Amino acid sequence: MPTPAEAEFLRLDRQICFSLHAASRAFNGVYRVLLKDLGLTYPQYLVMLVLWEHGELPVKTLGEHLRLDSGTLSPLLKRLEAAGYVQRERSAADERSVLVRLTETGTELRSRALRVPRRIAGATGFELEELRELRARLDRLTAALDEAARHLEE
Amino acid sequence: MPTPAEAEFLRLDRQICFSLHAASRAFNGVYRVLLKDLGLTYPQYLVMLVLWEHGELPVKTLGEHLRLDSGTLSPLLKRLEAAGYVQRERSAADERSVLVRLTETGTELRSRALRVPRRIAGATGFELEELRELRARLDRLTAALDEAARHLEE
DNA sequence: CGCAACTTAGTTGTGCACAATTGAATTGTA
DNA sequence: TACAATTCAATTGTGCACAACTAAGTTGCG
Repeated sequence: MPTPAEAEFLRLDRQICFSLHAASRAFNGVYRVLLKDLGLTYPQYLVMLVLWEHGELPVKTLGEHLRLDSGTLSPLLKRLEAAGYVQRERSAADERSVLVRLTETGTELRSRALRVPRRIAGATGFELEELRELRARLDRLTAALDEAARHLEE
Repeated sequence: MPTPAEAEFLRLDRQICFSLHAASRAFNGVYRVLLKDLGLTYPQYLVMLVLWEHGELPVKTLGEHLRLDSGTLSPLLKRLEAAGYVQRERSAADERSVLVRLTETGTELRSRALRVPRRIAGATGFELEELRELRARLDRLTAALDEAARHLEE
């Protein structure tokens, strides 16, 4: 009794999407260990990276960089504010917008974060070039999936 | 003033881990659309895949297949039970263990899930061979990261 | 100028991920 | 057999992701 093609897909498929899911959580696990000293979670670290690079930003722009919406960012930024790393202030120029900026403590945190990336890269056991290629492939995958999701919703 | 090497890493690193994070969420988005009809979330779908393949399993074993712990699975399985797709019953042979099995409704759901994988594979725009290769690479990445996390914690 | 449409952030609710703890039951060992 | 160690699930608490909705403010058009 041969396994039907669709059922075979069902198994293969689980392994593909599942691998991505697992890799994402595995990354998270390593970051959790490395960021504990800094008092940051991985998504909080991403926010800090963007702020270290770009300085003061409205929440909207921050979300565009990270592909996160305000429902995720609002409470996250409140926690970063409570930790003393950022300040939030409604823009004077456009009162719809809330500006996020680093505090002095938050700015200083950067120097302690500098050692994280190399340790992460080391943890993967991948060469830089291989990481670069993987990233390119994942970005292409993400773009295709986003496109597909848009079409499917209509 | 040249950018220090560590700072350069800081940017590159963000893009690598970030790509993975984004791809995982993008997959989630497509699954959300495709699974809405079945009344399943993506992690619930994973649980159903394992049950369709292996039949009745203790929660512990289910978690090993999916790399999820009981803190995640317990409430998830309660929701699947409330939806009428699974039953939970404490094992008679070993009363520490709770067995999860499909209900008739849950078993029948499989036929409606059969079309999902092909649509997902299509949404990626990747050839089957490319998906296979990506999966292998991600699995290797996950193994390395898990290994690193174990060492770092000590 | 005034109002409708839009933009933006916040809030609320659901669900997943995971750490830490609890409690119950089994197993191994003296 | 009795008890200590282990196993396992559940619970609790924190944080992220996202959808749906609210509220407030701005912009653009008539």
